[in-house]
Amino acid sequence: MQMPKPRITDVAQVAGVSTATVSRALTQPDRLSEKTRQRVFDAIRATGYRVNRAARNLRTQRAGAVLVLVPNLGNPFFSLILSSINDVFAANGYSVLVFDSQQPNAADQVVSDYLFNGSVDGVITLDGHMSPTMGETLKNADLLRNVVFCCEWSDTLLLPSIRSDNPLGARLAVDHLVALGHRKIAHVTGPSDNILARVRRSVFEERCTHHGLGIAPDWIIPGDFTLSSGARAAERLITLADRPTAVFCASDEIALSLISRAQQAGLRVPEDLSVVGFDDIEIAGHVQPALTTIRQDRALLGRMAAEELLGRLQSDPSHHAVPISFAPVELITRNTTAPPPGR
Amino acid sequence: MQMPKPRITDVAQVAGVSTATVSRALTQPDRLSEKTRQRVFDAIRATGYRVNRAARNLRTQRAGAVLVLVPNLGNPFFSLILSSINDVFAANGYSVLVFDSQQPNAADQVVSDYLFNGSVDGVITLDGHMSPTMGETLKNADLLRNVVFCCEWSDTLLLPSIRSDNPLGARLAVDHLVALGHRKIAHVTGPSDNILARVRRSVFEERCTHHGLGIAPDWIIPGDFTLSSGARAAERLITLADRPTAVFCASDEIALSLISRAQQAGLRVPEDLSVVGFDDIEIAGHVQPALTTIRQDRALLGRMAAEELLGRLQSDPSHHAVPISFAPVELITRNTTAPPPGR
DNA sequence: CTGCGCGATGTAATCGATTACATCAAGCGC
DNA sequence: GCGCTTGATGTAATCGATTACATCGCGCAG
Repeated sequence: MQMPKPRITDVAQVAGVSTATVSRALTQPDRLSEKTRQRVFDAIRATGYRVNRAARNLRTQRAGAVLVLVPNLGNPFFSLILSSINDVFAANGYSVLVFDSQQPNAADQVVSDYLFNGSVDGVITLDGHMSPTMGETLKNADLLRNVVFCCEWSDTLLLPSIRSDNPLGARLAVDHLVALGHRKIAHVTGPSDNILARVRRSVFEERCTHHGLGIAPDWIIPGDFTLSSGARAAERLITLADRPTAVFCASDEIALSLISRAQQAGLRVPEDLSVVGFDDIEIAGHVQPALTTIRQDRALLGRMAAEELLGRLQSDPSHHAVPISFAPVELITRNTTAPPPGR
Repeated sequence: MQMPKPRITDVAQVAGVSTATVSRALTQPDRLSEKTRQRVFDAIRATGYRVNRAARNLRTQRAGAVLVLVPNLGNPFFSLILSSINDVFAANGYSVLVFDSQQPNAADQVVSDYLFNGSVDGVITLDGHMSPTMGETLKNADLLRNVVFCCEWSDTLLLPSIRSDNPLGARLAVDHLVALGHRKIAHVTGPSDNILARVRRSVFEERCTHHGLGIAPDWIIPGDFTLSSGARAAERLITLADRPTAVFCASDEIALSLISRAQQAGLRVPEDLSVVGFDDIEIAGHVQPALTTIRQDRALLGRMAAEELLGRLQSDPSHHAVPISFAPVELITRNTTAPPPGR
């Protein structure tokens, strides 16, 4: 019933040329005479030929694919980044593989698997967890030059990294609350082993100190970026004897569910409690009250990372610079922040 | 500086066996004697060997990869599905490619590209748009048997399909509102060319008729599943002279932003307006008031689709059944629905 | 007219695995 | 002891493209 797939020799036969010519028509069309080029393309159309990727990849020692490592595919923060990474690579003839790096050590394992066996030419990892020993292994095989961090990064492993200006973001958030008159500010953190969480927290503390604010230990509430951790944080916040009048959340998801839970408990936002998020996910502007937050340009982050990797894949291997690029962040003032009660 | 990647011959040399034996150690270990198998594995460890995927794929005529076509990667509804698809395939040694099928016709093009050139063994498409002519083309190459629809599907192209019980979902939503006493119910639709949108809308109309409710033309408000379309729908709803007391939204994103916009305009939810969504995305339970909605089991949908495709990839080609599986849906009653005002 | 250079095209080696088939040794029944 | 089966392993063809090198023909300078 079904025809066998046409191969390059079939096309060559139909066009009356050699396989070398067909191959050249595909990869370097200007090296052929107008006439034969036409004949080859006609033959390709006639036969319905598609180049076999595995064969091409084997011969050229390239995969034409990249891997994107996502800490949590279910998190809407990442989806838009993924989408713009996808756009850039699709436009350049690359396929995009994704992998969810939920389980610990998966990141390491997956990256090295895919790179070593040649499934992909490069990796963009949105997950900053990569062990130095893995980095060493990759470097020894000269595979490290095709790994780019996006959003997150590793302190111990020096690699190109595209990231938002997190310190600025945290500073904008805290300063905004201080400017409104808040003196008692809480912070709900991300996971303690997460680099973004650490940076945001340390800048939070630094700015509070800078403004002469005390930080009760209770006011640093551990979270993990997720909705449910935001709800839990709200429950702790509510019960505090000396309750903060504002809270800076390490992610929008934390902020949104914290608000919801706080409202359930009878607190009014922003009258009783001001809340600032981080990320500006799409829903943030579509709830009541609309969330004041720090915008990260996710599309830009994805695009920059993709272009950085693309450049490395195409440039000559001696290119050894390790750039760190910062994407701008911006305070988006909406309706979850106001002066503290009694002012 | 860097060693060349070890090949199978290197392993063979170290182990003192032939390449055939090494290959067998990897793919059918029980065909080797205990002793040689050990020797081979030792050699593999010693050399740091990884099989070259391109070579294996070329020889075996398989890709060890599948493609997932996502209508909109930025939409959180899809991310969890993607995640569970990823889990199933990762556990079975397959890679997962994703492609965002935003632009029209991309679906067709991408699916046929990837299948024809052997980049992937199969496709799960979350996008129901596939032209019958493309289906024909694929069928002629016997590639159609490795395509599975998930969530969405095509009316004109008979393919295995994993989907939620959408008619039931829509029925539960409408009946719930009717049971609360609503007689004037609006519906915000998805895109008119979307199969889910069409089903949900038609069941909505059917149930309204069944309950003897009139539907003013104004009460069917076009949307496209997105947040911004929900806000637009709210604006239209607000201005209606004969305003419905309840609205059934084709997606949670529509519902959430509709609520937000309606609240901004001074309407209270659920006192003045009841709202039911569809999907039960994670945030739905983490806003105030929490969204009443129809839950789709996204993880299950993804898993079922992945397992269906996996089965087809592994089963013998004579397997020609075209199953349609329905995942259960469930009404999640939260706080955006109540009896109509004045009751 | 000769020879050289150059552009267009063909020939055949090559990428790195898998696997059909060949070979070999050991075990077994008679 | 012989022939046959069976299990373990080796030899070499093969998958389908790319590309280094060879070849060919043509135009042009000398």
